[in-house]
Amino acid sequence: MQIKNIIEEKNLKLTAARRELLEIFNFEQRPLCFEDIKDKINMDKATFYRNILMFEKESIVRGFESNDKKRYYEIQGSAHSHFICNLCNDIECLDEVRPKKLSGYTIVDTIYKGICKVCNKES
Amino acid sequence: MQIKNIIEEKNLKLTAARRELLEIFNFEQRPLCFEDIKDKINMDKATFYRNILMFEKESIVRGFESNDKKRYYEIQGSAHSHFICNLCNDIECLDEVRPKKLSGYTIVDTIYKGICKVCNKES
DNA sequence: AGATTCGTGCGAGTAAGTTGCATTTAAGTA
DNA sequence: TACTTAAATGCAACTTACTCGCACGAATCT
Ligand SMILES: [Mn+2]
Ligand SMILES: [Mn+2]
Ligand SMILES: [Zn+2]
Ligand SMILES: [Zn+2]
Repeated sequence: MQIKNIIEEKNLKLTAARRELLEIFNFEQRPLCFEDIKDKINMDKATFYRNILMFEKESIVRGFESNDKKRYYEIQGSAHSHFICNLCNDIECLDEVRPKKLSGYTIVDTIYKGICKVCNKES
Repeated sequence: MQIKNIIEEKNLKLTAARRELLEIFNFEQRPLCFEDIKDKINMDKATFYRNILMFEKESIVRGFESNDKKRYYEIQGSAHSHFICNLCNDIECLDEVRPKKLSGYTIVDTIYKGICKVCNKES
């Protein structure tokens, strides 16, 4: 979907900062934190976090905390779970669609933590 | 298991601080962060975090990051997964034993995020 | 007792994220 | 196209969950 459409669909102003952010998240299609992209973007960190907050509220991106105390954000696409390595802190998107059900709960995200393929081989 | 045994099994010194921590974690049997217990314990936060680090290294407790940017620690018992509510930040232990397998990966922990029973009723 | 080792308290430092405020800008209206 | 205004931005100060260096203290060994 076009970035312009994403923004207009939610009745948000299309600013340079928002376009920049959505272009990166749309291209990368993986979870990124502020540190990952701060050198590629042309805005203050306050602007980054305020826009991300808005994107999360509007369900344009989704975020989660990783082991490194940073929050990672990813554009909303098809539902999938994530694997976070306890050793190298790498985050992987798993293609698995989670049919997991828990009565009374709404499961939005599933995160597996453990040791990734690379780190498993090295040990 | 007795606290004294847990410590001696790992060849650690049983200090007052360590006994205090393990007594609380053993009694509570749920994930706790520093803030949760700081008023119940008699040690500096540096001592708390240094001992927790040791406990994690020795697989006496296990920790994970929650939505509130705090790390929660829980004594190692039977394997189970956790649910973290995106609205009230409550953490629940799920009795489910994870049968989940992923080739090449070692899954140590599973965290579900979403909306808990209480918050689901309120909305 | 003296020496070595490990644990602890204290205070300062770190870093991700947040907030208040003055200024700028997108976008609707004339 | 100029005018208007609410919303977005940059900057700097702030918050907070840890982390680290260091001096002191307690246990253990000889
Ligand atoms: Mn993903
Ligand atoms: Mn638990
Ligand atoms: Zn890894
Ligand atoms: Zn809840």
